[in-house]
Amino acid sequence: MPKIVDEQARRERIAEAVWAIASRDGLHAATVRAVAAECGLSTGSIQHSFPTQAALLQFAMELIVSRASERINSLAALSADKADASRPTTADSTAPLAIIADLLLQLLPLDQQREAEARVWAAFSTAALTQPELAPYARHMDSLLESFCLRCLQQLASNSQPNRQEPIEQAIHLHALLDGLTLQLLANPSPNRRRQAAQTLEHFLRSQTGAPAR
Amino acid sequence: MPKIVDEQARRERIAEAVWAIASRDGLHAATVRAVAAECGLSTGSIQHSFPTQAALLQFAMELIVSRASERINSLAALSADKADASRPTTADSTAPLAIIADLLLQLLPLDQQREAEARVWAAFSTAALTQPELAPYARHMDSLLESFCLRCLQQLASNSQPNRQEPIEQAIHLHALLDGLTLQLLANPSPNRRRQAAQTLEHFLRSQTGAPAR
DNA sequence: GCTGTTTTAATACAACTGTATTATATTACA
DNA sequence: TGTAATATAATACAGTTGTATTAAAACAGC
Repeated sequence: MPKIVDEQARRERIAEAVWAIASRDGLHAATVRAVAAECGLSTGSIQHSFPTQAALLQFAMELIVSRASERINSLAALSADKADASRPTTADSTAPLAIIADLLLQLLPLDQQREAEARVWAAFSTAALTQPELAPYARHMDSLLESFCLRCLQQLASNSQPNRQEPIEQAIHLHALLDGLTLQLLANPSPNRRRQAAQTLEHFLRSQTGAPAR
Repeated sequence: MPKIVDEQARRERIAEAVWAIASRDGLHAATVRAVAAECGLSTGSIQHSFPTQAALLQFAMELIVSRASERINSLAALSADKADASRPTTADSTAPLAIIADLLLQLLPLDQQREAEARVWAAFSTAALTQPELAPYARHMDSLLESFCLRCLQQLASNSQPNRQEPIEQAIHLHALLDGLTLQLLANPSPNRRRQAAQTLEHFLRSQTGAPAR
């Protein structure tokens, strides 16, 4: 008898409105009314899907992590395919390096869409520093990224000279590098900086394989 | 005839209250009333020193950059002294590396005070992403850090084997590494992570001097 | 179509915000 | 000490916030 609506899809649509506002104006601007206006609903509908604003923000952050997890997994699967495809033909270690580099470059805010995503993430992870209920999601994302870094580096290490650094240290280094480059690109998203950031990342990967520096 | 008060000192005291609140509860909690309570003044006194809240926040961020600039300069001066002192006695290149490493480690949130400072900085630089009037300060801080990184690396390069990377790229790398490690330590300030972060930084410096990896 | 349930909208309300206004207290100089 | 200029405090006010309440609308099954 009742009106039926896809509650999960509705919640995700609302969460995406939160993202849009957080990216454009900051998380503080994601008031219930602003979110409602952003996705063309009334505040009452928002309240129907989320009992409180805190629950809404928490869900929005949870969904980010979930989406990021999916994307990272699909990236990893994609890279495995490409690596398998390239290995029979070329025997040297440069092909996997280019593949891994392309992969990791997709985590940097080098275009408008990924810049918007990174801005959302910056807003949420800063909020997590002072809102304990959000902190677990930030830590989860951190560990996702770190294990992805580790996997990437292991694929590189499999055909390179003896390691100069423990794999875990390498992964921490790569992870920090990605985060730091992301921050810099958000503060200064000029084409120049984007090119430099990409070069920096590629150079790091090259140095980790023991390949010639330039 | 009037009551005279050190207006500049008063403004700095108020700005420091903003920092305390931003570090503890987030920048959104730095309301005029909260700031007044934090430094034991009335809202009227705050208004006397700052016409609007926006002016207050802008000054607080400006003061951070100014203080950071002073500290970086004093660190650089200190390092120059130590390097001069160590050069006549030891001829190898390891002494400067240790000095530079100690220097850069002081920029990471490895103790409670620097963690608080980093939290404040994270709050402000995130706010700068959506508040154009704050963005110049973030860029200024960025360029300060980057030129400091460059100077540090040049001191290392002066007695090392031929560079494997352009100095500017090296500096970008170091800068991103510092930012990224800082972020990770804020999200997860465990002793373990602190040790790993320090090791990562030291390893990077060693790799840039061409010194043996371990 | 009718009905009962659910979704949506509209409104209300108390708490909090930045800021303006007003009055009081404080102090340097005559 | 008296007074003028300033600093501080107290209060007021309009706007915004989250959320509770209420009424209207929409729709699945009969």
